[in-house]
Amino acid sequence: MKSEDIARLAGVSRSTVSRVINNYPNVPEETRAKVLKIIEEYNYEPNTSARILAGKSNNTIGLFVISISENDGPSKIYQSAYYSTFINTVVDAANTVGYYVLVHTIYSGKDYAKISQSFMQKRISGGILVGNEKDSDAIKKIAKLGYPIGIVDYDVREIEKNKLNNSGVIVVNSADFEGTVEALNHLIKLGHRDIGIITGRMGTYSGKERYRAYEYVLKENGIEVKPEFILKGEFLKKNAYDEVKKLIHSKKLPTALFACNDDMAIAAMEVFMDEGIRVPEDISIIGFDNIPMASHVKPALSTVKVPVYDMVTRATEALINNIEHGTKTFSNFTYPVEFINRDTCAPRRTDK
Amino acid sequence: MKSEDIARLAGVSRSTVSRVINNYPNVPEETRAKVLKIIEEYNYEPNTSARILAGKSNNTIGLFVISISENDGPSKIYQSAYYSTFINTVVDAANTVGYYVLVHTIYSGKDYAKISQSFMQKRISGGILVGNEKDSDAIKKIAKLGYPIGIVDYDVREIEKNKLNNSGVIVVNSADFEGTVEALNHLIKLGHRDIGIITGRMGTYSGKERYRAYEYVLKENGIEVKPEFILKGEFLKKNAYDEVKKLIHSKKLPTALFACNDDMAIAAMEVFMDEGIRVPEDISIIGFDNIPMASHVKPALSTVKVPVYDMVTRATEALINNIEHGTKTFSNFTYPVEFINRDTCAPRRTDK
DNA sequence: CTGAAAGCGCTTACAG
DNA sequence: CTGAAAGCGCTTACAG
Repeated sequence: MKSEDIARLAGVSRSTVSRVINNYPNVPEETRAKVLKIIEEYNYEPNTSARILAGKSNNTIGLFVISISENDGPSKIYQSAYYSTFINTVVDAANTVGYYVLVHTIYSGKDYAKISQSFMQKRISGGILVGNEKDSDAIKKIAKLGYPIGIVDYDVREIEKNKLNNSGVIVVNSADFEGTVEALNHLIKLGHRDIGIITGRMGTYSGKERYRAYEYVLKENGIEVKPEFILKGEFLKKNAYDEVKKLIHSKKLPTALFACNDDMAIAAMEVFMDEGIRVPEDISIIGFDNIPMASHVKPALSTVKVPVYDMVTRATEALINNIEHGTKTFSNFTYPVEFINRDTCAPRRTDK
Repeated sequence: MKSEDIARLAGVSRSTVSRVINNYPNVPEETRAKVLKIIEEYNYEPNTSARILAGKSNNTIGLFVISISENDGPSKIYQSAYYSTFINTVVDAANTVGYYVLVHTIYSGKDYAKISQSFMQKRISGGILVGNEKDSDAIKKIAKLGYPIGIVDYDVREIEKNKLNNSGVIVVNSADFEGTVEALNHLIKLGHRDIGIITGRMGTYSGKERYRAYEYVLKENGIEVKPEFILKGEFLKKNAYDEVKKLIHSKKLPTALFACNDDMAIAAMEVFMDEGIRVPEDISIIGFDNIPMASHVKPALSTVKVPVYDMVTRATEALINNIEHGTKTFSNFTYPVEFINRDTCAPRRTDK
């Protein structure tokens, strides 16, 4: 069944069928009804490729989930509680306004080619990029291509530096610095001065910002940054396990620990509790993200809530807006975060 | 940049360019190299719509995540720990063999139209369906269309009943009945006879099977099925909360509770512990799925492990295989499950 | 081995 | 208001 068949059946030309499908105003109601009836009757749907080739928009965006240097094997990205909501949110936001979403995972440097390819093959009209890139050059290169893209968690200064101001790039971030400051100030107020950190991936903006805030707060309070209290977590549970174990067997423990995400905070809690170190009595812990599990662990994890749903929805909507309006100016959204005080923080013990 | 430009630049015809791109054997190495060089140099990528329209496969499958009667609002499907791994698994399995994945969410009955539309518009060559449908008629109708589809969690008997044996439908299930029997037998062995169940959604195959196994095991052991011990959970945490609270305030508690998924089991644990009822000392609990959180809650949840990754990978691979071979026969895979005994089961107390 | 040509199924100026 | 025709960018028999 093609438009020609519909035309014949309805006693009109292909042009008219096309006009009806595309809601042209200059079709009399009677003709329109006649054509529509045949379309309904035969359940006709126009061929997408033909429409696109003839000039219609493809109404499709790509979602590229970048996950380089994650663990291999069947688990891959699925472990991360953070990314799992991502895809659904993009799909919903896009579907709502009639867009389709092509999802890709990027596990290696050469997979990056998939992004520009998808654009050049005209599969997609825009792209959302999310994830931890080792080599941010790849993203830079893609942005320079000039296609509409939205990047979540990216350093805005890269835009200026690379003269991407007229690129139509959208950057959406959370207030990582401020959130970390708030969390750490809470620990300071409880009397803690030996505060450790489990860092995220330093190649990411959020990872860098959270660490920068850590140094900032400590300095503001006249506290020395001790290398032995800096655990390299890379946002990964496994690393947090290993690092915390090492910490426990070293000579001195901090009285509080800030983890750059909840996954690592929860891993730390488990190690401590297995080793008979009580949370929060012996050590206070704060995470970041507020993943669903955060409120379910015992004790419930104090953390910084990131509005992932809002951020991703905004990125998607702004992207589609840019596509439809051909916008070529950079835009940037930063979402506030919120410290949620649950049960993993206690005043510093004065008896030790 | 189009194939004509490449042809001109390379000093050949569009036909030859096309032959090079499509790896036709009858192109001399020298010509091929010449054309390839220009393609590289100009970063040319053929227009996908044009290729498809000219007869190439679209190499795209659709993933339809059906989530009817779930909660509304921003949370929607994201809550379910079960579906989050689903999408990534399909995308990976498809990407690995050069396929693209178009993801859709289906929240209402009329969204079902998206599935057949995607096929008829030639956007996709196959589809994976997963989720809880209220009205299985929709799936039946789609299967009848004859397009290659893979359904996860579906009653195989529906295939025969609807004469879908020559439809190329793929059904992938887990051994829900057997897994439930194994879990319940464990409770029986521990001496329990007052065993409750928090049911799943009865419109799903897995929900039905797990309940059927419950009735089966009880009858096998001469235990009466008591309506007051059947909690309607619908696979939803929220329902489990409410139902368990109601149960606690009724006159008699079971000594063991089987939940049709981990989400509900964990919700039940929380309610019990909040009310001072100890798990497993006062009540034993078993879940289903083995979501990541199952091993993290305290006490660690005993559950039945479902090989979601394997199931979904298989469904995707089998689907693509059917697409490429034009297979028109029904196929069916059932994956074994495994009871994992953690810390939420204890012998029935004899002192009460 | 290779080019000219038809065709894929649409959309949209163009002319009437 | 409407049809005939060109064109979108490819692929692939066809003929040589």
